[in-house]
Amino acid sequence: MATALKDRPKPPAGPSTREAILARAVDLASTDGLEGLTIGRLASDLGMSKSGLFGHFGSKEELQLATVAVAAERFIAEVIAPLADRDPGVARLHALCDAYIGYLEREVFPGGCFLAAAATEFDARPGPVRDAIRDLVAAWRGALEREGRAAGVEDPGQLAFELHAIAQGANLNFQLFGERKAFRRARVAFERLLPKA
Amino acid sequence: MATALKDRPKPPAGPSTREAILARAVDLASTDGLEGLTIGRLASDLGMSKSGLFGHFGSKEELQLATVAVAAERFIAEVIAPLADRDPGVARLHALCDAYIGYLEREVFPGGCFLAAAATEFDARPGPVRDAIRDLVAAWRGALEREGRAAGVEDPGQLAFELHAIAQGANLNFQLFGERKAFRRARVAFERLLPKA
DNA sequence: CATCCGTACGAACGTTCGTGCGGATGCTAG
DNA sequence: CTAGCATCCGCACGAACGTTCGTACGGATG
Repeated sequence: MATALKDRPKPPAGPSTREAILARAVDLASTDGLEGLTIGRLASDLGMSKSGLFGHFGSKEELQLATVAVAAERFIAEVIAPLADRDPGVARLHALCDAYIGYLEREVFPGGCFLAAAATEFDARPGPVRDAIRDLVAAWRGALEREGRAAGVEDPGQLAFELHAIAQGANLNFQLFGERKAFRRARVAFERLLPKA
Repeated sequence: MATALKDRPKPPAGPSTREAILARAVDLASTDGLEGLTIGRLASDLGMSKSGLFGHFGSKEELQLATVAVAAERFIAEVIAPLADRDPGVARLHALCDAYIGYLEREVFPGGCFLAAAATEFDARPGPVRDAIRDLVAAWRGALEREGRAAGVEDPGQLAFELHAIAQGANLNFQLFGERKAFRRARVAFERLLPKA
């Protein structure tokens, strides 16, 4: 059983190549879009062949879906996970919003919030990729809504809508104009939207 | 002078073909993006040859710039022009915001607000197209800010930021989820942001 | 030792991309 | 009637696209 414990560092598949591909794919897609993400470009960036890279996914759509999944993981790790052990309520709602803006300020992705870019890119293009993105946005909005409800907000759906919109506006304004003032504006708006501590 | 008045429907160039091309280009780009907009697809949609279409612009970038300009004209015609003769102030600010949401509700572009899609697509891609889009967004935000100042708002820049963000959030939510409720939410948010009549 | 599997390669596939060239058509001016 | 001009087409190009081959190496398994 010693062997049974040590002989599986990874489930069935390759260890680091696929992860390296997707790490680069996420960055590329955040600036050029998920459709602008190209297999040849990705391969030459990583110094490997198109076919070798392609074999990991089987189709471009699968590559896009995997890229979306990795971006979601990164978002969760950056925004949600650090607060997972706190109790729901007003305090964590504030912390969540602060982490949300902080994640944008920190420029986790070189092209700004990946989810925002991908959502806008695919919002009028039906298919599995759009569905995956829609589910992620819905999950995040649902989390904000739940947190608002736990904090005793009267209309959590409305609150989640506004918080999400403001953050997205800050992201766009920062990407387009390079003004960090946008983050300050978002925090000002949040302050008026959130219940007092 | 009768001739002087009648012999110029258009300055130097062709009359309606170019306009027809751009009308279709705007619709296509609003769903597939300005980069996803392709000359071959555009030509076959209009029943003309790639080269014949191409001759009107000389490069894809020029086509994109012309498309952005036409989209801007349409936005102005739909939102700004109808209120141009009213006096600045609280009443027109309310009307402007109402027209803004109405323009989104009316689905003027099949893929949602063209400016929002184009801005997100190009916000991390330097070049003339990005610059043109940036200028347009800045102009619209400036108009909102000026109107807020005329209405006596204390921080017009903050107001313009929030109005713009909320409308963009409504656009995204409608495109992604198909919920018309997003427009209602935007109006609710506007009501709290705008000064009382 | 033979066998198999996962991983990666180079080459080529058919298609589409953006871009040019040369010629046909049709209107308008002289 | 002819010359000129703008518009549009057919055709072709080189490059890049996503995708599919056949192959080869290395490590595990029998």
